[in-house]
Amino acid sequence: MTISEVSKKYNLTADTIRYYEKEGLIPKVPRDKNGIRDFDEGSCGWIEFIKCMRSAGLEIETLKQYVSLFRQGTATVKERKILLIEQREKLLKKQEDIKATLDRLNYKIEKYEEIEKGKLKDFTEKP
Amino acid sequence: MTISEVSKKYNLTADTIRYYEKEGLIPKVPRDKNGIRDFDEGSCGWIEFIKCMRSAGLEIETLKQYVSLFRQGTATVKERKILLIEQREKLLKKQEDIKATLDRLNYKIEKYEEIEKGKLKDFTEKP
DNA sequence: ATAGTACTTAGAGTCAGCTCTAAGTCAATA
DNA sequence: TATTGACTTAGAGCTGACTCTAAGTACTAT
Repeated sequence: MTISEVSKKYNLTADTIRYYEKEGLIPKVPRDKNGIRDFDEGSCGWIEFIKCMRSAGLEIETLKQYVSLFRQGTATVKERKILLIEQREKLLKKQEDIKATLDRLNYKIEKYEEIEKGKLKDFTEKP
Repeated sequence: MTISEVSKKYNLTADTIRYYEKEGLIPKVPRDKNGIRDFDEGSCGWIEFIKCMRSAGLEIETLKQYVSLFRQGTATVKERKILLIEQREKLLKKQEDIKATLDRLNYKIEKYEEIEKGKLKDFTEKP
């Protein structure tokens, strides 16, 4: 698979994929005799994984570290687990922030609806 | 309330608060005779609101727009509602991304636990 | 064989969102 | 009165995560 095919498949720019490889977020991608990347299943799996993690906001630096541990083999299982647990904590925190904000947005949207329907003519405006 | 008090209260740096005011994320803060900011309840309310929205990832530009509409009065209620609904959509999408990533992290953490306990000695490693 | 297209690299540029610096004002304390 | 410390400003600098540029190579189609 060429980079442009992978780019379409995962909806990432070729630049981003090259950047991820350069930074070590994904292991080195195999090349053909001309030095052109030829993505196999393994490479695609990594890209899919990184895309998922990035979509939730995990940092490049963290993912780089994870890949690095991964490549050092089973001896790093414990460390990897710790890293993933840390990231889970962060995501749980983020989830709560989003939940709180969604509650607030819902409340405000409802209020605005009431104003539009004329139910709340003298709404005291607050942020 | 001085900027440093507000800074402590909301755990934001004074620089960030000044930046928010300069950018128009919060309405102009009242000043004393020496030009020093004296935050009232209104200002604090805005800061709290912006902090909540930012914690969920709403963009500066979007919040700036919201504040601008807000300051134009009740004529902009409809537009404000549309803006907030858009942001709610974005947050719901983000929530899903995080949920998917959390599922994946939980699965991997569990696998790593099994390896540690010796249940899974020949774990085929994949990202 | 010439043009077009897809790839390659190193490195520069961009953007959001702060964060810091420098130079200055003012009020309170030693 | 001198200094300390909290504030002020404009604007420069930083970080993370891309995104783009320039210059070059290789295969394909006319």
